[in-house]
Amino acid sequence: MMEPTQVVKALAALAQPTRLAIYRLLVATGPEGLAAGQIAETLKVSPANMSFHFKTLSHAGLVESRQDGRFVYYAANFTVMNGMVDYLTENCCGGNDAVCKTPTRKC
Amino acid sequence: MMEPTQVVKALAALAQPTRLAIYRLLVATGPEGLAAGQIAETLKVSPANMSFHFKTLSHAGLVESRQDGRFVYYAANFTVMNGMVDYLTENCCGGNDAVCKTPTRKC
DNA sequence: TCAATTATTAAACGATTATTAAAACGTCGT
DNA sequence: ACGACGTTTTAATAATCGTTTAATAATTGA
Repeated sequence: MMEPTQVVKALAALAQPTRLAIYRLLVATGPEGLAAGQIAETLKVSPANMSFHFKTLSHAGLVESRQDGRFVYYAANFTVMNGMVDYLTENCCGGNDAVCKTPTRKC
Repeated sequence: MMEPTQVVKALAALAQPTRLAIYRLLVATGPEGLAAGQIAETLKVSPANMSFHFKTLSHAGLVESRQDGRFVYYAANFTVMNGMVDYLTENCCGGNDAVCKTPTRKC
């Protein structure tokens, strides 16, 4: 189970329109990731602002980066995403599934 | 699918240690909820501070309240919780489940 | 109605955050 | 080594957030 402080950090990182958009784009993209500039162009964000938000997402463990030539590729960390969700729903309704009657989730 | 602004609001509401603890307590409790004072005592939070955080959680749609005599009972809204999770994981890995290889979730 | 209990509101302070513009850093092709 | 490109850092500003204290509302029982 994740540490509460890490969960708070991850939630705070996603609680911002630009970062949420970045993250969703990376989640939909998958492990191969996208170059910083591609994301900046897609979301119409300045490079400086982009770096600022990447740093927050990285520090929260939600994304990881790898350098490829002049490009820096960012990709979502799915382990942390799922850890965050599990933390939120832990012991939901005291463990009585029937109460929540919500569908199961893929990914 | 939830609106981005509502998702941001919900994430921001949970991105705070006290509110995250409140919310988890309510998620584990289930629909019957808990009285404000009970939660304040359990989490060692002042009543004023408690009200402040309840307001944030309510405004984000994450909890709902009902008055019973002098007590106000708060309960988690599971629909919003699941909507938030679905928003984050939408079209994960371009819809290719195998890539994320994460377990499905109950609740 | 009075006093006690439960919860909310309002004002004030310090701390954190998002954005912009400018400068700096690394990498590549020539 | 040089210039161009992609990205990051720094500094400065305005805006937002969490906590405390004190005052206010609403409900109950004597």
